Amino acid sequence: MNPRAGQTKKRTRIQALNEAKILEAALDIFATFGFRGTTIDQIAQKAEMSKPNLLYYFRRKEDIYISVLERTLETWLTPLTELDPEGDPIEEIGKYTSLKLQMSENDPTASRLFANEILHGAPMIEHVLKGSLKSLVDEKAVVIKRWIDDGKLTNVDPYHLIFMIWASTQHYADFKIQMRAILGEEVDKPDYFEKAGKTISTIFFEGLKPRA
Amino acid sequence: MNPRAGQTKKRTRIQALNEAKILEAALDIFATFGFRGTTIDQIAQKAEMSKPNLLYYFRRKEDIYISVLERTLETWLTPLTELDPEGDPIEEIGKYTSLKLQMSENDPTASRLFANEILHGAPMIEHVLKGSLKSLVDEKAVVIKRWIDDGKLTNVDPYHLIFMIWASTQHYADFKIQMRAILGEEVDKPDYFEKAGKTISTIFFEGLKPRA
DNA sequence: CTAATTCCTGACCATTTGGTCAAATTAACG
DNA sequence: CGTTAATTTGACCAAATGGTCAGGAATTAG
Repeated sequence: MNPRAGQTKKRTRIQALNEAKILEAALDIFATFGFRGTTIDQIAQKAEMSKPNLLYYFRRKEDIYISVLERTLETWLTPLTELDPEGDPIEEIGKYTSLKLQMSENDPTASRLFANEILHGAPMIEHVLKGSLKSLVDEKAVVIKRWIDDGKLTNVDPYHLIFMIWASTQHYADFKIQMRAILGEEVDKPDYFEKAGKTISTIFFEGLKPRA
Repeated sequence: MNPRAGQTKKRTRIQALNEAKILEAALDIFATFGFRGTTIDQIAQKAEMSKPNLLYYFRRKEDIYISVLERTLETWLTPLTELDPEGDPIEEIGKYTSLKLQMSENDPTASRLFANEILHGAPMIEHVLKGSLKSLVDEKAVVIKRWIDDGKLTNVDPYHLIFMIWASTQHYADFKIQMRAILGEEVDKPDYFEKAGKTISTIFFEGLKPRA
């Protein structure tokens, strides 16, 4: 019987193995070439199996893509979940920002995958964006608003603040090629992201106007 | 004779007209679907001409793409050029940031076109990034460094500051779909970008830590 | 007006690519 | 071991797509 990822019937050893291999390979390829730019053959080759065999596990190219997206999305949203309303605002936002930057460093493919999907109109994950992502952001915006009302943060729009954190950190994954063109090999050295983190947090917390 | 864009021979009236029509249509399509995701037919249809006729003006799909990229690149880099070393640092950076944000509002396709190209490894414009873009950024980094040494700005890495400005502003073009999923129609109202600008400049200049 | 040149099109081609299928091979299980 | 079910593959197909070309239509030059 032709298996389908996510079906009810229990999966065999080989199914689990090959599905994992496929998804891992697909993440890389999709992140680099986008949905249309990716061919099934490319994924199959990277996953070390024949195209028909790959299609035995995922009937359509779109099925692989959606699986990869959903799988990555969860990891990607986790950090925001952990923004603690009871914690110190500056510390919480600092942790969140630094965690997002770390993710851009360690798993840039995930970031690029989303960037691609969203650039192209998010045809496959619009419902997730309007669903769980919106809920999560709405919830955290309230938390930030309270911090502001308590005088613990400068008065800024919580949503735009969140967007700006996303922008500043994900930029280091999505636009790394541009940065490398400007700064050269430096961007691949270990202290590059450290310097990025320092700059980002200085600006976010201190601002550019020198404090007396 | 088969015309080639950018040739030495003077171009006829019809050539100028049709090349413009093609490039305008192509910008839109390429920005939405990326290079591989775009078909010549799509561009031809949007430019209201037949595919063979389009190929009469641009021999290959790649030629159109490169033309569009080069054409847009110039506009895109201009604002940074105008960062005045003699001006007031806060004011200059404020003007630059606000100009970039305006461009994201008025011409998001241009931003998306680059984002796409860079995400996919910038195969067509790597030399521009390493050439004129790098020179320009290097030059302006020196200016910013001087401002910092003069105590007029908080001490941050000039390059990362520039990256952060790009990130924060271009995000409003590249990720608008995500923003719309979260905030709804609001993102299309005129005061949305105004609020974005206020948030961005408050964070850049004041920082999140409340000033006494 | 006439000839040369430019512009445009329908028909066509080769390649790529997503996807199918029957049959062969391998693993699982009693 | 032998039977059943799962896995794998080569061969194949149809559609999409980048690109060509011979010749007809329109434009321009003289």
